[in-house]
Amino acid sequence: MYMPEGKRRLAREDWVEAALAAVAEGGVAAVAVEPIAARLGTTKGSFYWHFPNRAALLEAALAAWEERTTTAVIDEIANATEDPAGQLRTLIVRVIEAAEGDRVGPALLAAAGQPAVARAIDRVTRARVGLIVTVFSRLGFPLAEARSRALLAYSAYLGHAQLAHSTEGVLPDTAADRRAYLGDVMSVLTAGARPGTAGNARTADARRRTSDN
Amino acid sequence: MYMPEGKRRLAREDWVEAALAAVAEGGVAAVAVEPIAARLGTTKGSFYWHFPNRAALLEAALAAWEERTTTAVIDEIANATEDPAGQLRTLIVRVIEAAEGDRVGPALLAAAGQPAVARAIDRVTRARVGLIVTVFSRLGFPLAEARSRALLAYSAYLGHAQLAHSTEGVLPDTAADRRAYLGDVMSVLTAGARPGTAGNARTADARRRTSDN
DNA sequence: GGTCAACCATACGCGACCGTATGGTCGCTG
DNA sequence: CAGCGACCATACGGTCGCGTATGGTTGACC
Repeated sequence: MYMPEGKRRLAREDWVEAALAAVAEGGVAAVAVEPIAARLGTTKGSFYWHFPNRAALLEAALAAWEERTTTAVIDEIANATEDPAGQLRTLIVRVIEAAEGDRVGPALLAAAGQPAVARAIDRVTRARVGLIVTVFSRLGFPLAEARSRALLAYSAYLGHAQLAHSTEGVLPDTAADRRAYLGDVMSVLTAGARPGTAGNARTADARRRTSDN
Repeated sequence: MYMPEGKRRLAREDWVEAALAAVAEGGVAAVAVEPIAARLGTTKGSFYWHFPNRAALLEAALAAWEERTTTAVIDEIANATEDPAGQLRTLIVRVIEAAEGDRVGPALLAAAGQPAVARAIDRVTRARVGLIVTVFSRLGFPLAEARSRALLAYSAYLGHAQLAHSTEGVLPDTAADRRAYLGDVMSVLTAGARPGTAGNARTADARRRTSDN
């Protein structure tokens, strides 16, 4: 739960942070002016100076979320100089870890009924799926299959995030088990890649696993 | 949107149906007594005769959802006499279709913060994952790998449902494309099954595709 | 140290929803 | 057809959140 330090006056950004925290904890419906004001130790008077209304706060929060969970990641991966198999692994590991610690995404998916939320989700989804298609293409899959696998991979990611947050104990819980599970997933998703382009993911994974920890 | 026919008096069950419809359209928060009463063409007076309070309605709706989306399906699949590959295909096709037409599941996942919702999700998740593990075992995978693949498959299912509801146009949209995509998914998820137990999913799929349509 | 803009507190009216109270109305059954 | 239990309508008080209005504070700068 976000809480600015000290007793200084608040900036627009403080409200955005608090709104994201509220989404994480209570869903989009929890983006409510008065409760958030209370949590920030202030009142509505402050809020309505920085924003015209509740919807504007939500919009700002969505934009912030979009920026930091997608735009930033895509820049990083798309420009990476690693080999494609390494890119995929980087992507998966980074993104799965992020998903497990972040409740905002699932909460937003839930509220896809609201137009503002739907628009943000739409943009993020297309950007992410596009990125994954690129990675699978670089791995040597023809475009049609890259698309299928990208959709499967992204679906799995979304579902994984849900599972991580909703049902304690279905996903493997020790660090070793998690790593092994990720390895299995990698190898299932990349099995059949054209050799010579990127090699077999399972062996690549095994190689890495012995050296980096 | 549920609406009982005629002007007859209402039963408890009518309220439960209407509540599920409300969840589908507006999320758990939309399970509100007065709006639902209005939609049913009645008033709170009726509601508070059938239920002690709002929470009881939610509980009843969750129970109904749990029963029809999980218990029933599991009975059907687990007792099927089909070969394992056919069971998996049946499961996937049936369940994916159901997921695309049903907004209740995603809406509930969103509200996993509420204890009552969390409990229902927990039970449903474990039951479903357990079923899928069984199917993969019958396909010839050793238990550990069956578990990994089941989790991957279930994650993919959850994510697929999200995608189907949130982002128009990312998933393939013609019937043929969808069938092809499902085939791809099947073959990725089952690749490497011990031969002789169930055969190769892709060829099984292709065989079927030529004959059933 | 006065001034002006940035920032915040308080009070108010409004609507949505919850749950209770109380008095109908319906329809079966004797 | 009287009566009783099932079912429903209406009115009420309470809470919570939105948005507006209006009048403080605060602090940089002259």
